[in-house]
Amino acid sequence: MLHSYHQMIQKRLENAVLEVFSSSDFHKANMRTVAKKAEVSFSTIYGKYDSKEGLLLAFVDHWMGELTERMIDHLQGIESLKEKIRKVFWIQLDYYERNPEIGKIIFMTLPMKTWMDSDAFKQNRMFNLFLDVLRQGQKEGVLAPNARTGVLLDFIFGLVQRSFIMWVFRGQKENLSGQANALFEMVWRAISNPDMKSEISL
Amino acid sequence: MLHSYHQMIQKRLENAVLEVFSSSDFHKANMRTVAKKAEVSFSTIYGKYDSKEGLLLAFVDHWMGELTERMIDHLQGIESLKEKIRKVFWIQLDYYERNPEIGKIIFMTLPMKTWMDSDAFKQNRMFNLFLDVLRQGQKEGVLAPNARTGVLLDFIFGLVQRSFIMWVFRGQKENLSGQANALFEMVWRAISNPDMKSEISL
Amino acid sequence: MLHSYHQMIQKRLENAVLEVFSSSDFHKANMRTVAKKAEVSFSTIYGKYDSKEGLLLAFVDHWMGELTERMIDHLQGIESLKEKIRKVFWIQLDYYERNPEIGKIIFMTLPMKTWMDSDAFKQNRMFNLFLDVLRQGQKEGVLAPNARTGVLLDFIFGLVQRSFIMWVFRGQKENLSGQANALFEMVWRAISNPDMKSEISL
Amino acid sequence: MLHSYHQMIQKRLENAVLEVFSSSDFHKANMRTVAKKAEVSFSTIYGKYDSKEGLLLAFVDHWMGELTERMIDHLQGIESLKEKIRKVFWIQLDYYERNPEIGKIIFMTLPMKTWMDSDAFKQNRMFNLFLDVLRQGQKEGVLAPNARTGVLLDFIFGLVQRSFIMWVFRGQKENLSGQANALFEMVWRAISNPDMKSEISL
DNA sequence: CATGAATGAGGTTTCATTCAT
DNA sequence: GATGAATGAAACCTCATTCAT
Repeated sequence: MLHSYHQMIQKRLENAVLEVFSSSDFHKANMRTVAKKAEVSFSTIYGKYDSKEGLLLAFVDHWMGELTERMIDHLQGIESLKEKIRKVFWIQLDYYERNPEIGKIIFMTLPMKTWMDSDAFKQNRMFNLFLDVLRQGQKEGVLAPNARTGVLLDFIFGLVQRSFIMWVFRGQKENLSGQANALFEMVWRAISNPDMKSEISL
Repeated sequence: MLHSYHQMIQKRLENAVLEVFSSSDFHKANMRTVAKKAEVSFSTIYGKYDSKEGLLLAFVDHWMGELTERMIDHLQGIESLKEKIRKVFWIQLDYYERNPEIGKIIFMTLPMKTWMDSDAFKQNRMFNLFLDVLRQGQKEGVLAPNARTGVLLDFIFGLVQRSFIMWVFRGQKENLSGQANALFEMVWRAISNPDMKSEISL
Repeated sequence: MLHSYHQMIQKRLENAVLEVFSSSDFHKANMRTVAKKAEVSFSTIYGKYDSKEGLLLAFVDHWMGELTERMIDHLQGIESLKEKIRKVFWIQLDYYERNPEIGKIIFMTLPMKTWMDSDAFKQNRMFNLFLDVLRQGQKEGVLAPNARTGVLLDFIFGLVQRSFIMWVFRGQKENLSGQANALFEMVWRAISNPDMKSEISL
Repeated sequence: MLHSYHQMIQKRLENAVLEVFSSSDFHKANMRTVAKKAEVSFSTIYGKYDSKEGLLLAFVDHWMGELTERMIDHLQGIESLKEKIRKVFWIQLDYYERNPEIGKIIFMTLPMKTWMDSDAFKQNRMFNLFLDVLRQGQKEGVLAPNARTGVLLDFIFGLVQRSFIMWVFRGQKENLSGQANALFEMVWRAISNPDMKSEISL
């Protein structure tokens, strides 16, 4: 309540950022347009954020946090590792399908280098959370034990990103999260421990 | 011979573009710096290319062509579909490892939206070439027959991109193409027809 | 007071324009130099004015307005038509002598064609003001009644321009407005009604 | 004959210069257009002339020479000083009326400062020729003896320039040289020795 | 803080002029 | 020399960012 005014501005800014940065490449996105759409003045923006980059990165960080929360929430009560991973996979496709602007920003317009250099990227809770799951799977022998854990993650995230981008490229017509299961089964074949095939298929 | 001067300019420009665009995000890359590094005048660049974007996209197109040539060349004389795909996988990791600037540009600094909107992207020979290989594999029953062919491609290219980016993130220390085989075996498990497992492993 | 900052910029710009455009031909005058001398940023100039031409024309218009004000002011309370015209003649020589940069700009560096095409030229209050005086003189029979009124004006303005230019050419050493009377007496002989000579000389 | 090729190029260049520089202010006139219209290459132009300015000044000098020749020619056999001056006045209006492009260039688009700084301007034969006539008139007592001779010249040339410019401004509709006599009679009243009025009118 | 003007940087364009062929 | 590309300078334009009010 106390911060309602502040929060309203944040909300308006978020919408403006979503709209502007998802529809143009970063260098074509225009701060004046952001300010206008958010009905906020320059000094308000520059009072809270360093720069155009800072503004976008802050929201990206926020959205990643949101997605992580959702992931943690959904993983509760799932025991099977396979199901956990399936869930993680589905959650992402579902999130980006319902928030295509966020997907476009994260996978298509964010200036990568700056993002990778930022602490937000390095301390990405989602990756660490997920790495833990994968590591556990390797320890249990369910996942390919010889691969560097990061590789397993690369399989999953690489496919999520690529799937999203191509979905956009094809015009966002199909149901993206609906493909999650089929895609996941492929991923699972890739990352699961081949020597335990029989067990897993049980 | 006839075009030696022109070619020299192209070469110098290419090097400058590689250097400048691989080390900064697109919006931070500076055309004046490109001109200076290439020892080419500003107007020469704008005489040949529309814009900053046009310059970068033209070279990206050129590099993709180069990679495609290399791919076609290497696929000659390989019969086994599995070996073909293994090769395609390896060729890419090898190319980007030996030309990390190109990888950085393609996977990290290129303004995606504009690229995807360009004809160059839509008519990407490499993708079409590879889609043909995959389609053939599906017809022969070696690859998962029910998946949309594009999905198989997404699987492979998603992993290439992600592997490259993470390799850069980790400091480009390891041998990237050296991981090709291990990665490929996982990919293969993912995309090959599960019902033909035994045959394939022969 | 309210606009002090804006006015200060205008003043600094005016001085820079005077200095730069009076000392080089238009095509050699440099906008960067103008900006630097005015201690105003480049974009501020282009925010206020269309172009190099627009900048110069705006100030020319301003100066012409200033000269016109001065003329109107000085004509107050003079009854004799001859004295009015003498005054108009003197005012101009005096103004350009005291503002030689303005004279140089108007008579020597202004791109004529563009100026003549501009509304400012067509609606030049000074000419219209003066044409009225001359018309009245013709009606009263004091001035040559058969000549197109514009011709009388051409005598005066032609001589003012030519006198100024030659004064500059000779090094601006003599006293220009001091010649006003002698010059005017010639002009007067040219434009006054020859049939009324005796009366006029009274 | 020997120089026929050279002369043809000169002629084509002259026409191109006339067309291009009379229809735009100097800074808008385009060397590429000049070269194209003259069907001449850049190096041909720059082989013969320093620069854009040099090119224009050379032709201006040429045209002034032409006008001077014509003037000398026409003055032959005229004894009366009044008639000489009338002729000089008429010749100019006639020349510029028949060559309005030249008039526009000389009076409207030539960068004045550079022209005045050039030797061509300082050694202008036409002015010197005419100054001699005027000086003689003063010696004979026919022209106002107290005025600096230059002033008489300024009177005449000022009016020629102003008349031409205004003629252009009004759309070049009337007959310019046809006004020469009326204008001259006014000029004559201005510059002739008032004390000798009766004699002169004889 | 809000507002909108000013700033500075750098993208883009247009030449005059020079240079390689 | 002719030609057309390359050069360099400077006009012009569009922002991100800062600053005066």
